[in-house]
Amino acid sequence: MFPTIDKNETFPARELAVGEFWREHDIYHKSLAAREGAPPFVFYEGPPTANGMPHPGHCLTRAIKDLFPRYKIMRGYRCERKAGWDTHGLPVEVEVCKELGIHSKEEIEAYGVEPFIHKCQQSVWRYMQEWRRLTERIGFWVDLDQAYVTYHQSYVESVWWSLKTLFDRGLLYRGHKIVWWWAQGGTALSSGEVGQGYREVADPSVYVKFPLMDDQGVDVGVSFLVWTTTPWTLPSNQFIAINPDLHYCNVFDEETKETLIIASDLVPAIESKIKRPLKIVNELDSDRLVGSRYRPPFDCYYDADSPSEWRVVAAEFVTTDSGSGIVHQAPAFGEVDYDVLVREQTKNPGKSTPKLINAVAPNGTFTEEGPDYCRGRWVKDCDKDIIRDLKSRGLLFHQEQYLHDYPFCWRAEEDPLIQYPRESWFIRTTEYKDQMLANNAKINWLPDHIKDGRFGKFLESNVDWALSRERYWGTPLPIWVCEETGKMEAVGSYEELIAKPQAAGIEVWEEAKAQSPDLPDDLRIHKPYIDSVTYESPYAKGARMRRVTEVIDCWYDSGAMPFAQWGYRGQESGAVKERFESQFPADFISEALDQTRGWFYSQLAISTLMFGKDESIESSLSPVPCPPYPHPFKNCIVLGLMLGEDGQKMSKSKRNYREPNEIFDRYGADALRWYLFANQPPWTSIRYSEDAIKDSIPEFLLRLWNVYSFFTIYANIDEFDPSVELKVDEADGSHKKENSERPAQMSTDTLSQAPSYRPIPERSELDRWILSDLNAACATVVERMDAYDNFGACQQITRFVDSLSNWYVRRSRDRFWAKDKRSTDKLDAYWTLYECLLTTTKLIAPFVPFLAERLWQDLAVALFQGETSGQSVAESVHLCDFPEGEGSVVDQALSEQMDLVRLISSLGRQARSAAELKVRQPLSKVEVILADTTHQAWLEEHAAVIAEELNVKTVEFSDEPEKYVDHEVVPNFKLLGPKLGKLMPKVKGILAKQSGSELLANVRDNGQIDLVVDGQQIALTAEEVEFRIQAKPGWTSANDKGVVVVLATEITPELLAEGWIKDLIRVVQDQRKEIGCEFTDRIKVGVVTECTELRTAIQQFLERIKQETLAVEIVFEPLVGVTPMSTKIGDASIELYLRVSS
RNA sequence: GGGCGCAUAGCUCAGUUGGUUAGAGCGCAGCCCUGAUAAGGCUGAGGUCCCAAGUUCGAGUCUUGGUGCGCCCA
Repeated sequence: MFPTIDKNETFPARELAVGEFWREHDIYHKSLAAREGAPPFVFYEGPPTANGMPHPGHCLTRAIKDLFPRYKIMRGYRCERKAGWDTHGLPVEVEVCKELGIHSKEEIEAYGVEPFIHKCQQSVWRYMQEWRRLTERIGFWVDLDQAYVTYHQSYVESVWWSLKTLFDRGLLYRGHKIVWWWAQGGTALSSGEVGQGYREVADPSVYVKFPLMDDQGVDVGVSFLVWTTTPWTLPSNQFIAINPDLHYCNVFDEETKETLIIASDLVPAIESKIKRPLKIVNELDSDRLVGSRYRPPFDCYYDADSPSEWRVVAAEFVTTDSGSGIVHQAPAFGEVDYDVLVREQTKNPGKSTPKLINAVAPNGTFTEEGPDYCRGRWVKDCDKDIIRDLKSRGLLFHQEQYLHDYPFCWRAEEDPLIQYPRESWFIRTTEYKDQMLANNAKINWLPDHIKDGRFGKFLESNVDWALSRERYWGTPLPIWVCEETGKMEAVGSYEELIAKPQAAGIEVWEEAKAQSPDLPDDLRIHKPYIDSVTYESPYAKGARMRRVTEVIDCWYDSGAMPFAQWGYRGQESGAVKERFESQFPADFISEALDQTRGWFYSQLAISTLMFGKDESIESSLSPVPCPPYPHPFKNCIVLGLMLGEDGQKMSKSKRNYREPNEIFDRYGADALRWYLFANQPPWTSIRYSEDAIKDSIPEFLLRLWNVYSFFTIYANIDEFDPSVELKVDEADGSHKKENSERPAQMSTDTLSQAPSYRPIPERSELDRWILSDLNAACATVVERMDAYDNFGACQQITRFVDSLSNWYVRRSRDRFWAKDKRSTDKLDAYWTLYECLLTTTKLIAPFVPFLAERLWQDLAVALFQGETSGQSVAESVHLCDFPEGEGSVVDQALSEQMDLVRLISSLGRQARSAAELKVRQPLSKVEVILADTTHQAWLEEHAAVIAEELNVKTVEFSDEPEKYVDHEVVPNFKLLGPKLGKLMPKVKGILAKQSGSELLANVRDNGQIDLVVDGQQIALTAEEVEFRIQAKPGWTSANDKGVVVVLATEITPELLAEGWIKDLIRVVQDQRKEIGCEFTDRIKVGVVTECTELRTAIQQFLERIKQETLAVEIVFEPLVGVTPMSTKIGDASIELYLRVSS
């Protein structure tokens, strides 16, 4: 017996039970064990941060990460899934600061770095339970208990090892770089962080006069007109830049009687700004301007003897898009400005080399070196005073407001960022740009435009990775500096550190641990403890080596996970090395689009630098044999972003989405998964749509469930039990066993051992058809999934389940209702449907794992439990092999034929609907006209099916189609286009004008159509034209895809009577249900009516009514003690009495 | 300002190398079926495939230029 179905049980409730089953029986690990020794399929989990609540967008990531590993493991690969957590970084610090109600670095220091770090470590796990719950509830099989954690000592040390390797290869360097600086927070922001904070603001835009001087330093009465939007950087001016490719000229301002130098192209723009004309005096030689001296507006740093500063430099980046074509350069506050300084420094080595000028302190206020009225004030607040000052000294030419996008701190939204020079650590990624590009070219990106588009473009504009962060909670940068000489060393592990000569300071950690024994040991390698560890300098006697203060960008942490997840530190041998090498590179990763510059880049960069092919690296420094490209991942699905229900970014405060937990409780994880997998390719950005999730249930889950439910109801009634069917007949002695040692997966080779299981070719067409469709669907699903196309795979599955439900089961119903429980046809039907359900169960297992498991348990496991048949069945569907589709079962012709039957039925119904002839009313005949008669003979043999579907007595395939249809001849554009070219429209016109029937006859007789177009002889073969048919008006008909169905609409008295009987049967069936009959109950029926014709008809069809309604007796009088129901059959009123027969 | 992507029915989305009737689901309307019943089926209405120009015998699809939106970068 199959388990009976509890109709009140919900999908979510079933899922919870399945989840429990998986946990209890440890199915995930069993699925790995079953693939011991199998080829690996390597998956990397991009570590989420458990520092915030998961939302529906995370569900997509976690679902897709589950889908492919589940699929691959069923396909015979071994796919380990190690979970991971991203735990470091500014977001964690910000979270803790919020909690503590503090903001700046000063406040953190005042609070104490040590307790602050403890808080960070605790805060990391704040939403851990939610994340675990989401992960398990959505059915993401991943090893949470063996998760890698980026703050763990082994992880940090692995990162250290890689940094040491890069340092020793000269790829990790300290530089001076202009960074986006959050002055209030005292830290630089990564480009990603900066990008989040752009806002449109109005800033002052000023045009300032910089007087030109001769070589002796004497003003010549002409000024450069210089444009800037950051007046506060003017005191730190060091150069002005022009573009020698542009033209410059002297212009005379009549009003002020001044001569100014401006780019010629910009004169009109400036004239319109100041609303008065300027007189062009003469063109200037741009090249001769370069190197000329000027007087800067502030003399804070001015040194008339400097050979290179306060001179005009040439720069390509100067454009005529805005301003004056002459750009103020303050190298301290702009990246391109800084590059100019570096260039000038290179040109002027030695004593006279220009030094970086900077009148601003790290906290964003002017230093003592700035103008007196600015000192100690926030720079942006000084803009007005600086402008006033310039005006009073007659240096201001023009001033206005300028609207542009400017970055603010992404967490402290009121704080504008400034560009500011900081000492910072960099990874020399630019040196590996070409290798990264070569590597990228070999990665299979989905969608593929990421490769040369977003990601490729990003790589091409690669700049060195700014690695260091002047923060607290992160992987400490493992560089120790000699306090005496400034020489540096990288340290590769904690062990290595404390083994250094005269290492000291470890006791700081030990004391803290003694005081609070609960402190996780991993903290010993973090700030502030690690900062206190010093050792003897090998470079200067008596000097100590001290660690630099910075931590590193947490993107480096996550990008290092391919090796750091195993704690790999270049081990020459052993388990760790084996783990790493066997799990590198990844076959598959997937994250959302926002990771392009995040995890996708950090992984690729680190991997290419560490393990890429590079002849210049000594082999001892290249820790693993260079893997073949691509690495560290071969296939990457870049997921679209999920927006909220209103199309806006998902936001808690807007409440434009539902908590994942609520989705699971209402609709279930499978409904959500199916919605995510089956509705669009995964890289489409979608709106969260509750209705679409809900729709997965009737559209797919419930439809399949109903088929399953139908099957078990009748299998139980008929006592069709595969475990009994498969029971080996002892007397027979033919004790068959599966060859494999694995438990049975209930595929064809197992099922076919049952004596009642007939070979497929011997079964009815319907059975062969659905099994053909099933196997074709399997093959396509495999093909699509191997190409990482879950959407295409799901479409196949949907199509198949529709065929199964809306054609196979519907068409087979009376086979299941047949009396003889053991008839060959009935057993065939059961075996066919059973096999379809089992295979579908496996087919859907990666997509909707909960439903699949439940079906498997009920359809397979439950039957064989406690059986002594010698059969053992796979404990879980997820331990089965994925069905690949058996080619020999696929019958292409049969599929086409059945499609035609379905099309004809559909057209017939359409015609009926147009003529308002309900299906219950029998009609005498339909005529079918086919444009393509390939399958006509077959269809004629199967006319009964069509007759039944359309409730007609006969189906005829008209031999005089001209009666019903017009032929239209259309050129086959695809074939004729290249051949005819410009003649095409004319040929089309000629064909349309001629009689279709004649042309058809032409083709039949001569095999071709001869035309004369523009005096040219043209012969069209049968293939080069397409005959379309169109129903002639005047008939009740419908046509589509070369098929016309014509309905005979005359209703004879016989047909009418039969229609009544159909109506009556339906009413009786309704009433059966009304009084709560079991499916097998026999009934007694009483019909009371005035209408003699109806009574006659009932007499006439008595046996049929009895059979279909399981009635033992039908009488024309009331049944005693039964409440009748009143209804109408045709025009006749009847009283219907019905009761269960004793 | 630059890069990338998107724009198709009321809504959510498909649409293969360009080929002549542009599809699905939901929603809406009408009908049917119900011995699968939190069901199921059929039919209909609903489209300037964002706009413009171009390439082509032929453009939802290719090119260019706009417009709008999103993401990334400045």
